[in-house]
Amino acid sequence: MDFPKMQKLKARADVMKALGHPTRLFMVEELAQGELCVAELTELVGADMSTVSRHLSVLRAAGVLEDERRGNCIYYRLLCPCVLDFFACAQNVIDSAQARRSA
Amino acid sequence: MDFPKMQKLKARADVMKALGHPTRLFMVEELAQGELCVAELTELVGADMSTVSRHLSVLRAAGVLEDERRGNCIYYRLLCPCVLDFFACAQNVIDSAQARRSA
DNA sequence: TGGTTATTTGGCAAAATAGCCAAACTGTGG
DNA sequence: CCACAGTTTGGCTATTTTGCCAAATAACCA
Repeated sequence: MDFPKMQKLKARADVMKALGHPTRLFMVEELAQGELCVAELTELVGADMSTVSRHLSVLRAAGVLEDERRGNCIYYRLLCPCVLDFFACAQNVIDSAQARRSA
Repeated sequence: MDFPKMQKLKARADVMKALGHPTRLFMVEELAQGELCVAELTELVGADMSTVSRHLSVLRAAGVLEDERRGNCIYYRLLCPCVLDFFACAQNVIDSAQARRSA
C-alpha cells in the first residue's frame, strides 16, 4: 500500500475512531440539537469534567466539532451534520446482525 | 444516563470503533467490490495473516462483515453497504477542517 | 489587585488494542 | 490414515486509550 493512500486511510480512520466511544457518541448526539458548553455536557454525561474535556478535544482534533469561547464558557458545536447519518447506519448494522442471529 | 440507552450507545460505538482502524477501513473498501478470502486480503494488506484474521473478526463481531467457508477458504462479505457512506462523510470532515485551517 | 468560575493540561494507573510468532484447528486430497 | 493449505487462537510485549485527581490557565467581577 502506497504512502499517500495510507495517510488518507489513517485520516478517515481517525474520524471513525473519534466517534467510536459511547460518551463521545452521546455528546455528538446532544450537540446535534445545538451548541453546549463543557459544563452542560459534563452534567449530561455525568463524568469528571476533565474527562469530558479530553473527549471533546478528541472530537475537535478529528474535525467533528469546533469550539468558541464566550466569556467564561467554551461552547462546542457540531461541524459536519453528516456524521449523524452514521448513527442510523450503525443501528442498521446492529439490527441486521440481531435479525440474523434470531433467524 | 439510564442503562438501556447506555447499551445502545455502546453498540453503536462498537460499529464505529470497528471502522476506526486504517487496515480495517481498507479491507471494507476492498470488500465493497466483492467477497474475498483471508489469504487474498492478507496479500492486499501486507501484514501477518493472524493480524488480518483478528481485524476481520472485529468487523464480523461488529456486524459489518459475514464469513462463509467454502472448502479450504473462508470468504468475507460486506453486510451493510451503508457503511461506505461513512467514507464520504469522513472525507468531508477532513476536507472541511483543512479548508478551515487554510482560511 | 485578588477571588471566583469555567476549562484545559500534566501525571499517573488501569484497561484495551495491535501485531507478531507459534500452536491448534478445519477441511481437502492422497 | 497422513500430509497439506487456509484460518483461527493462545500467548506475549509494546503501544494507546481511558479516567480520575491535582495543578495550571483564562476570563470574569469586585
